[in-house]
Amino acid sequence: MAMTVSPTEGDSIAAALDVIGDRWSLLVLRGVFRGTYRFSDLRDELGIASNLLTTRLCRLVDHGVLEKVPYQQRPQRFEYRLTDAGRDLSPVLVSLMQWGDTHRSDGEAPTVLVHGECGWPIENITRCTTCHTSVDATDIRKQDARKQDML
Amino acid sequence: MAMTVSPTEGDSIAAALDVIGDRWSLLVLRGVFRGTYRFSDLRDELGIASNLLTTRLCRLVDHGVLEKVPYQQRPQRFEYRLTDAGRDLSPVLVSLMQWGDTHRSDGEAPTVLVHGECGWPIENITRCTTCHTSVDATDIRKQDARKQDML
DNA sequence: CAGTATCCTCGAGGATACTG
DNA sequence: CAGTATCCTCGAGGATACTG
Repeated sequence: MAMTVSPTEGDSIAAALDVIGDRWSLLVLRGVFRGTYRFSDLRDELGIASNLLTTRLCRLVDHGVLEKVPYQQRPQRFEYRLTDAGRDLSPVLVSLMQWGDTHRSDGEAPTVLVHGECGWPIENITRCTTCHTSVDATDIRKQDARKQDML
Repeated sequence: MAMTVSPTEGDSIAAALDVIGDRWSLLVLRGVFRGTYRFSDLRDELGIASNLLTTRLCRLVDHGVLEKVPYQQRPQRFEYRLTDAGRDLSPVLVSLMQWGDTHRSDGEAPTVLVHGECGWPIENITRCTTCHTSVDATDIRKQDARKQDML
């Protein structure tokens, strides 16, 4: 029985990349995470062409990671805010940043992110929900899969 | 005093995207994480054109996330294995997968990754190194930065 | 200010044939 | 098997001028 199969069928990573896997989307999102919500501010901060910024923002809104929130009437103006789904991308940004800091920093001081509430550094870890130990990449398996089937 | 500034200067996320921010590199890496180490296996599994796979593998080796390991002489053949830097990309893949599972799954059962040692599910979290509580994206700050400066 | 409208370029991606 | 060599296409990205 034939099924309609999308290119990203059963592939969460490819599906995620379909949303934020281009050259700009993740950088636009990082801008919003940093607190830049408006078109011209994002454009100036990122140095992205305005037509490209338009298409990225539309796509991100369409995919439900950003939403337009009016901040002024007459003329009506919107800013772009993270949705819950957008906020859930935070681990992706944090892990990418930590990797870049560790392996691409060229001796520069790494970015230190801190927990706003208590001011101490944060870290992104993959851990076991039960034994709570940090899990190494080589010790991750798919449930009910053979040894080498992971991710 | 003028300095030579690369486009990704002081920007770990852009620097990381420079290595794995194209359409294929991360999927190639996922293949290797899954245990597919050889050229033709990766090509068949991913459906990538062979010339593209060649350039991706070379780039990933050049950037130090994969390394060639001989597995046969006469003719000499190599497989591609993760370096430590490559293995450190695991949180990026895990967080992307979890996001895709949560927000792009279309009702499909999410991929469950388990800790090989004990068999229980794993999770990727961002937490405070001190109070060890899970930190929400909206409560992340850059050290010594104003409220809205994060990531 | 927040876009839209045009036009252009270049290179990533892809198909395919070939090779030690 | 693990690539290399060619050739091609298309669209992402970019520059720029314009607009309500």
